[in-house]
Amino acid sequence: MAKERAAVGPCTSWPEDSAFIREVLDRIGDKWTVLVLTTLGDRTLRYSDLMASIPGVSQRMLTVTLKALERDGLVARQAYAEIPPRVEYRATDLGRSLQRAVLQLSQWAVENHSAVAANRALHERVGVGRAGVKGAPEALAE
Amino acid sequence: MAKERAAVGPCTSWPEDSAFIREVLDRIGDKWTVLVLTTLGDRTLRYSDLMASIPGVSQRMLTVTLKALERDGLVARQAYAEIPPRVEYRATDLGRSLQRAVLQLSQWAVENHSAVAANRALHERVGVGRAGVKGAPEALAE
DNA sequence: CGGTATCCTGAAAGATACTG
DNA sequence: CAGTATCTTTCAGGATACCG
Repeated sequence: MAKERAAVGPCTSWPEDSAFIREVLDRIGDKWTVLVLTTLGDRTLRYSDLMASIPGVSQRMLTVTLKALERDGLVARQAYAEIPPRVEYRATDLGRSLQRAVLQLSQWAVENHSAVAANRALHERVGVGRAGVKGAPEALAE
Repeated sequence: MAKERAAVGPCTSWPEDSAFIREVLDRIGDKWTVLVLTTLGDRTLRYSDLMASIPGVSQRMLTVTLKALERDGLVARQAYAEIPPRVEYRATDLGRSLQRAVLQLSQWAVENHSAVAANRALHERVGVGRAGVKGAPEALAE
């Protein structure tokens, strides 16, 4: 009765979810979000701590990243009216749950980067010119 | 003996790993990689299947994405010298392991998008003007 | 059918300077 | 100390046209 498989379609997730996934990927895909989040860990750090702990980040990008994280409820900002000012950041429960999800990816990266590098090297050696059309299937490196 | 904690530093991963993590994030952070990978699933699909199954993707971006995935050994490409030509793609074992890691993130997205949306709405209502410095800590929404 | 080759634009992010 | 305000560069990705 039901059509076998109308238009192939994604298999692990539904179309209506992909928007949510895109949102998350847009956030963690940027250059600093994951670094800020993992640097934060379960600690409470000040702005200047984050600056010092994240090599290469500019004031602008750290601020932009923190604001985005705060907006999404992933980090909490606590400002104290002192002189000189003090502002502390920490991951919220939501933020820590994202940390854990990202950790899976980090572990994948650490475990598999050498395999990826090997495949890259392989593709450079065989080159685009060699990459091949054959009459019979050739077993590709896997 | 050991210094207590020299410069705060990341807590969940080591600096030397962050480069690998960035590589992965750069790949899956782009617009189409995850979509291609999850669409592929454990099936074997042709180029035109992927085009049809991924709404909005252009030939150029599909090709670019597939080439990058192939280069990294995440998908295998199989071309048949027929007329008209036929090219099939499938995720490698490495690619499927990445699918599983990404799945964690997808689940996080599905489970928590409403919480994120709520926090966003909250921050819009209180506005930048209200977001506040106080003498005593105010409990931020968490 | 399964791609390449160009051109072009908007958004991300680096550099730099200034401020409550 | 903890930001904001601009300016500039870079480049991912879309549009379009063509090819084996």
